Amino acid sequence: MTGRPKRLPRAIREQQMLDAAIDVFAEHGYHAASMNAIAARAEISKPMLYLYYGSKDELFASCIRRESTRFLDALTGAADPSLSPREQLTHGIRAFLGFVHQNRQSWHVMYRQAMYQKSFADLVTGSRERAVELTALILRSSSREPHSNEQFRLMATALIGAGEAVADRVADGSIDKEAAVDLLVNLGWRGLAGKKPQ
Amino acid sequence: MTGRPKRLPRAIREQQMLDAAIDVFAEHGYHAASMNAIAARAEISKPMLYLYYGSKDELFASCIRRESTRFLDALTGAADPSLSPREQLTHGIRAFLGFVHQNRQSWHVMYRQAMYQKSFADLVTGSRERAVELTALILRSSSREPHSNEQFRLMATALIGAGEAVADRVADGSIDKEAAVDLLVNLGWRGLAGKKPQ
Amino acid sequence: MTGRPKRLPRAIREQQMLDAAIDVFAEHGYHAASMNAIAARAEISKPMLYLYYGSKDELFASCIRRESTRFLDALTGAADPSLSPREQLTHGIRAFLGFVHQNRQSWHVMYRQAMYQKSFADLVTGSRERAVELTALILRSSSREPHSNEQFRLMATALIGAGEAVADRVADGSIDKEAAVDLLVNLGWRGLAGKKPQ
Amino acid sequence: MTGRPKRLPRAIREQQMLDAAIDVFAEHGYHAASMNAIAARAEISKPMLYLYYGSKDELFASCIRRESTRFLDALTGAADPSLSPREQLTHGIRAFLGFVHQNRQSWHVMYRQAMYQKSFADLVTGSRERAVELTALILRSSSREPHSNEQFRLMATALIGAGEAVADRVADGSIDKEAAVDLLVNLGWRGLAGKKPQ
DNA sequence: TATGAATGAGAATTCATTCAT
DNA sequence: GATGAATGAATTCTCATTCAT
Repeated sequence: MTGRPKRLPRAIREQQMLDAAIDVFAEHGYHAASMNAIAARAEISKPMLYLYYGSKDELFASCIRRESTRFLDALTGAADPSLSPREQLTHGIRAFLGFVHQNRQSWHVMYRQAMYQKSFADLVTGSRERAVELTALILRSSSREPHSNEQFRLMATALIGAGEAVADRVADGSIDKEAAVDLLVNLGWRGLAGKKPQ
Repeated sequence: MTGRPKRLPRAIREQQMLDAAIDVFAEHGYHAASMNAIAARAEISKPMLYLYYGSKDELFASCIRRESTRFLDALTGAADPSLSPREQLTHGIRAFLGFVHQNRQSWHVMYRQAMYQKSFADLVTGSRERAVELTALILRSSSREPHSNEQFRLMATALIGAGEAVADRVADGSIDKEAAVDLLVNLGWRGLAGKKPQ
Repeated sequence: MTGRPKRLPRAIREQQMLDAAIDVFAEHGYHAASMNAIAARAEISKPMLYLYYGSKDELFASCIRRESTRFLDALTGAADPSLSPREQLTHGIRAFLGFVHQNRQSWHVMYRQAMYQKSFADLVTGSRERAVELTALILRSSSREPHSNEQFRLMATALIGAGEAVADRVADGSIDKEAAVDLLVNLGWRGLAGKKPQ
Repeated sequence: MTGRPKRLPRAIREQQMLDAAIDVFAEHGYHAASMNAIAARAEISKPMLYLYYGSKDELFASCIRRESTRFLDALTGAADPSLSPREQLTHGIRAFLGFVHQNRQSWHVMYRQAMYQKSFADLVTGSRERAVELTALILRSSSREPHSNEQFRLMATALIGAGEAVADRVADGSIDKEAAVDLLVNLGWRGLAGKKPQ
């Protein structure tokens, strides 16, 4: 049907498999996604999956790793130290939502699936932690008022949470990306910058 | 082990089962939680689970329903129309985080598990939708500046997202409840009330 | 719902249960019929079924016994030694098909279900054996030609088989009862009476 | 027990499985036959059954299909247009009873089990319907007397029923095959050909 | 390199059957 | 006499995983 088995170089096979895996994981969720289905979608045999990734867990972890990297690359590419802080924020948020918009499945697999799947939470938490740190940093550097580090981290956590919720809506197409960028920038800038303790 | 099977009236057994189910679902997630494990935790036999709930799906749905009700009751109990809007907000948020703090598992099962489990999302989405609506309403009623309804809903979505993220941290004990209340009140009050478009 | 449990005398309860059981067995077949369903249809509790009949097997056997008796009574009632052999045959066949026609479920449970259900075949085989014997007897008494007993029994077997097949059609309503009586009488009378060996 | 799992090509395994399945279905009946038992008899693991046949239903249907084909082949092989009608009838009946005699289990599974098992009746009814049609045709073509088509079909139904009943006895060894052939030929030829309406 | 063939282990679900009241 | 409550034991079916080629 599909023709002779093609001898593909390792790197390409790997991508092909991860593509298929992400597809299927995003569609059915980690548990309901069967190795059978993934192999079929990748148009290879199951033993190949095991040869390359060893186990379902490892395969899922690899998906997360690849997508996290792609994600971070997208964000990093948007950073430009020569801009004003506010513009940096804007660019960062636009890059974030842009990625989510164009990679709905990544977002689903990487974040939402992984985050609430005990054994994989750590893999995501890392990236997220960094995002929170970074946000806290920006907040502090542009805040007119003095807060403890702990307070800035808390604000950052809330902001990131807002961002994730909005990203969900961008991913499912129920809200417009640019409107979302706008909102989040304002939320980050005006809302938090001025917070002062009671 | 536990002694002979005790004849309990239906109502009590039902609660016992739901307690056990929530425990196990929270611990392992919907898929990885086996009916076996739940029956064992409830110290009853599997057929009882099926006699009372019919299927794993129905059991999970019943968990969500019971906890959602408890949750809404907690929020409703905190409402007091005689207070100032800001105090109402404060009370509401404190009730919300208070519930999450004292019912970590509920939060996990109700929200995080259910929300990203295709077949159950609807059950949660309802409550959440209402929360967003309500928040949007409050925002509009106390906003000094004019925005479209759509914009208020968007802000509300972000705010609720922030609240959920913070709730996660409250649930896992990594941040202090009162500090979180403070932050969210400010975020809701100061941050969004003053938002204006570019 | 159904009102208080009525204390019914044993005999009536038994009929009520058998009626329900035959209904359910006829509808779903022996295996697929659950004691639950039977109890529900009889509007009594499962323990009652067990109190009266001890086991599903016994219950099924009881169904067969009751219906076999009713069946034989119907046939016996049709016998009239003062008639000519041919008229006796006609009456017997008419009684048989009449019973099947008015008791489709009995026919199904008694014959078709039981006959091919290993453990119950014996219960049916008895009645059938007698029918074959009787038929063989009639054949011999009215045959113009000499055959061995074995041959008469064989003919009777075939005849009874034809009768059963026709009865199936009468039961499912796909053929008319009187036409079927006609056919079988002729088959018995003309067809077999004249058979002679090569 | 049997030694290591042998890698057999698909086609062979398929036959092996069907053989085992027919055995077990014939022995216990459709419902009481467990996939476990079938797998054990075939000396393979349960998942193989499901890999090849998908479900118990499908497996049973496959049994019926294979045996029906073998059965029809046997009958078809016996047809010879150059013979006289009566000889054709004789050959056909002999082929039929020959098959039943040598394939008791087939007969059991194909006909008696399937026919009274709601979901599978259709699979058998087809073949049977054709047999009835064919018989009706032969009856008409050789009848000296005029009847309606409906009457011929009715006669054919009875005849086929007789044949099936006799086949049951041939299958269980309680009567002799050649005697049975004789009887049925006569029944078909003499008995029915001459029937006339009242 | 690549895979068709195979399975151990465990999932959800259902049933006939029995106590304790 | 009658039943609500309870279960042990199967049953069908699926899945991640591994050989043998």
